[in-house]
Amino acid sequence: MARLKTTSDVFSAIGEPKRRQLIEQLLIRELTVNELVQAVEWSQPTVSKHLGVLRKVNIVTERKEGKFRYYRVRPDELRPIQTWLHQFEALKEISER
Amino acid sequence: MARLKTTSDVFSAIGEPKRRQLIEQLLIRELTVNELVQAVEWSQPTVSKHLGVLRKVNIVTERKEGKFRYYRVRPDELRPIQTWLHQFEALKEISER
DNA sequence: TTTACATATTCTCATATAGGAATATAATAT
DNA sequence: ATATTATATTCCTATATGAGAATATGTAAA
Repeated sequence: MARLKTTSDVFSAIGEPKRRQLIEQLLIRELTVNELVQAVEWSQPTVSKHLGVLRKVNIVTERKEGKFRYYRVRPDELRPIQTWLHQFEALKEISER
Repeated sequence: MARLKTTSDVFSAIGEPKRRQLIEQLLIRELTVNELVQAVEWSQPTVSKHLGVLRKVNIVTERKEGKFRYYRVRPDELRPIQTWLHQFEALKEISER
């Protein structure tokens, strides 16, 4: 067998640093693809492809306006990660066993 | 270019579901490799290799005792993820723009 | 010492990217 | 209608796995 798809879930989607960077760019407000390209300085296809992955796992959504596409973060979609991490909170107390 | 190493940081390390599963198994108490193998029902090398990745990013530590190696989770090492996610908390309020 | 057990490592292979280049698609402007 | 702009998609390639099989290493037991 081989690797699993990075598009399969939110965890693997944010495993890629570039995708985290895109998400960070979208923290303040929605941005078009070109605005993202200018911000991060990667090629347009690279940005579009990473956005595609984020779209598939619903971390970002797209809003079409004329020839532009505005991307926006959906912070709630990151909740599964929060939830998963929460399991470890109780553990930290006894972490020094 | 190609992919980046899953061993490079905590984010990508937990992007792999099997590694999350191993971490979950170690939530309650430290376990030996064989105990983990029995719990998850994968091959021993598969378990050892995933543990190796988790070890490299310090999510787990190893304690040798005779011929056994006890693995334990270090929940604090997951903090970078918590910190990163925390950026989004403030956003959720205005999420319904 | 020989055997058995616990674990890690090496080798090989199939597969999933990530990125670049080129192209397709869609909408707008001229 | 044509050119231009914005974005997505396709094709290609190099690379990094993840898993299995076999083997190495280390330790304890007989």
